[in-house]
Amino acid sequence: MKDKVKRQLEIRKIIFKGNVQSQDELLAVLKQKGFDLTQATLSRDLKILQVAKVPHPAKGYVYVIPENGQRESLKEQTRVNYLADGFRDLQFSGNLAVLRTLPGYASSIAVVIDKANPWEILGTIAGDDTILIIQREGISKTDLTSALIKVMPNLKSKL
Amino acid sequence: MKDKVKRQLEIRKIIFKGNVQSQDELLAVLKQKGFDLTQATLSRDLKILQVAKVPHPAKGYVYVIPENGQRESLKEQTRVNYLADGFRDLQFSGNLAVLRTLPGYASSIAVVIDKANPWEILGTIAGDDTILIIQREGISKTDLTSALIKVMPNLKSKL
DNA sequence: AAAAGAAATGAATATTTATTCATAATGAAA
DNA sequence: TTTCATTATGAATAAATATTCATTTCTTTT
Repeated sequence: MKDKVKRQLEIRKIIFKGNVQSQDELLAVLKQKGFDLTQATLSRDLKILQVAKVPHPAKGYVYVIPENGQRESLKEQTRVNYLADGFRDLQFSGNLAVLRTLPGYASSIAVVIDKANPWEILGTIAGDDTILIIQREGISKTDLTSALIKVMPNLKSKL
Repeated sequence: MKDKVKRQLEIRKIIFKGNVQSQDELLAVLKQKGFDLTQATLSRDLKILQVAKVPHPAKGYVYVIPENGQRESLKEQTRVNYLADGFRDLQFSGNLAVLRTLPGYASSIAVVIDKANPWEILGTIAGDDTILIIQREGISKTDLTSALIKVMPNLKSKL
């Protein structure tokens, strides 16, 4: 248990230096340092540490520890996409759009929209399963729709 | 030649939505959209686009387009360094660390730490002039210290 | 301390991804 | 247009990585 953490710390350190191209290579380095493990375990460690293998123009491939920013935006993206599951339908009336959701979803989705703050949308008001979207003047249904998709890509398949 | 670019653009779009777990999956989507290619070509495209496969806590693995900007982080850095002025001292007890600050500074500093979300730190609890830091198991004092310095470089001179 | 449960791991293997090697398509130069 | 070079691609394969299944090693509970 303790060993595992120590090993993973070492893995991070090694990768941080940015010169690892494959698990086998990393494995060799670790063995040198006295850690005894197999590729299977290493693969699992890398998964836990969220280490990514990314193509590098010069070096072929490089392992990297994801930046916090990336990790955050990944998490956020997942969350947003997950939220889109709550979507029911979208209807229009004048410069208003009404987005209906599964019960309870409305306010979370509205928050996402508000945060993204698309130019096409002046504001939203959310109840439990309904969001009222006030569109900017002159915006077409299509404009609004694509604005929403931009915020929640998953919506695309549902519109 | 033209086709290749169009295809790669489409690949980016698809990946951006964040729901691709393997090349085969991506391949299927592309075929649906009328692109006709093999996994070999796709692999090469992904290399060119520098698309990375990163472990994702919930989904297993996800493909991502690397982040563009470091930009932003400069302004933030200044603010963070200014905050570091509020630092008083740092002490340890087991897997806990106690960071003391000038009155009023604790929560802002804690926010910075939480946002950076260093791997070494499981979480923080902040009062007015004290932050309790819960370390990950197996982390040494030195490890934690350097993690903090990474978050707030200015601390270095005070530790 | 024994038993039960959970976590960690390796060996073998399945799966996935990168590359090699041959061929075809594209384009430039004569 | 023909020739030569470059680029793109697929089929097959090599290489790399993830997972399954069995076993062992800790933890916790009784």
